[in-house]
Amino acid sequence: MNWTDERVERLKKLWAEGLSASQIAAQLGGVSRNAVIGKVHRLNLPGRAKAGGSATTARAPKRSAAAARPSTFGSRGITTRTVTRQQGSTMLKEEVDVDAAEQVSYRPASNVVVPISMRLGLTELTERTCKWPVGDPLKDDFHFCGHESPDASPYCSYHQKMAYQPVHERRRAAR
DNA sequence: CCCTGATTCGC
DNA sequence: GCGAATCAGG
Repeated sequence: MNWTDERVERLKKLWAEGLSASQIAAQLGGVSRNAVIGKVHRLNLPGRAKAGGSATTARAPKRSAAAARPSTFGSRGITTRTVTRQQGSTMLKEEVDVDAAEQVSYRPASNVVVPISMRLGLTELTERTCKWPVGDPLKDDFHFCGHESPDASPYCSYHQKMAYQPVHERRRAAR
């Protein structure tokens, strides 16, 4: 992977926005954080204030809320989730808090008609049924949406609009 | 151990 | 010029 003009421009932009080198590397893909840092220096871009940039100080937002997927399991509400992402050759795990505002944003608006689920059990799912979980997995009524999902989508057209991008698509996009 | 940027130096 | 290895730090 070479530093095309386009990639250099993205690097400059992201660096100026304050993203960390590893985050920029993840976005550009095909380069390590070392490569990013090395390039930053060669470009004579301004370094981070206060050398050493503590994780606390320099850490940019972990990921956009829109790209993150809260767990919808349980009426009790799970407020953290673990997401993994690849950084260079290492897989990173992150524990991400799901704040109240974000959880609310995943609830359908009151004027939206929520399709009544087909209440399928795990063993009743097929490649063409929506795999959106409904209810508390620890309770007997836990089930899946079960409506037909178009193409290879894991979710029906309604749940596809539930505002998040499935993990495998994020991975593909990051590549 | 997680992470950060900075530097070195063989390629 | 590039970036892995390393360093120094939170």
